[in-house]
Amino acid sequence: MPTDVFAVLAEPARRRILDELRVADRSVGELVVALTISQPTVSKHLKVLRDAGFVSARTAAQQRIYHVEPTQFAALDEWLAPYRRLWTNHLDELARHLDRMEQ
Amino acid sequence: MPTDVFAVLAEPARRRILDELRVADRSVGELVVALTISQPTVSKHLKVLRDAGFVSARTAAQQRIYHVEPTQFAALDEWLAPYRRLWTNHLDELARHLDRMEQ
DNA sequence: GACGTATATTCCTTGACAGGCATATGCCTG
DNA sequence: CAGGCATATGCCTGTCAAGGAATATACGTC
Repeated sequence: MPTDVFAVLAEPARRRILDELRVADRSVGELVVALTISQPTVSKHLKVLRDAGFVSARTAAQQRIYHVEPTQFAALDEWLAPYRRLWTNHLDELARHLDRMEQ
Repeated sequence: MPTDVFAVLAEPARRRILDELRVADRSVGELVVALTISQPTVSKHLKVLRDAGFVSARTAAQQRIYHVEPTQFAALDEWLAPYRRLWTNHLDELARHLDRMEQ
């Protein structure tokens, strides 16, 4: 996890790329068409996403087909996990609260 | 959700603040001590977190006690949801793969 | 091997944002 | 109401990253 996961996702264009790739693998050209962003800009964002481990690419002739790499999303999920308790598992929250009170 | 959730979390100092507040509510001064960041900087980050709905504060004499507000974390979780399938499927595939190898 | 397509990279400019410092505001105590 | 503490805000500057335009690289085709 060299690059900051959140910094990478902070860019809206990159999230749009991920949303697109989540549905299906895409070539750079397809992303350019789908997102109406210039090709160099898309390539640069893809580089950032690649370096951060969010996507990877396979070569098919002149094209590069990108696909989502789940690992970094799992990392984000892990970061979120301790906060998840705050809004989902109210019983856990209550239990911890009672634990504190018992001491 | 006026401000971008990811942009807010992109700042490491803000995540440290949230990690601190997740454990327990804290006054600004306590955060300054705990994180070794200047008071104005902490206050500015808290303002960003407040405006984005990540935290809120109650007034206690001269102090302001901050606490985590779960809503935005839930929003983040919702964003993550469709991607979650990606890596749970991935784990399933890995499991099947290992099953095959065992035979 | 020249050419066309697909993608990556470089250079440059511009805008946003973080941090330091100084200062303002709010609140309590004597 | 003066003075001190806790927090917020304003100003300034440096940094960094995004986007546009031009160009480089890789690959296939004729």
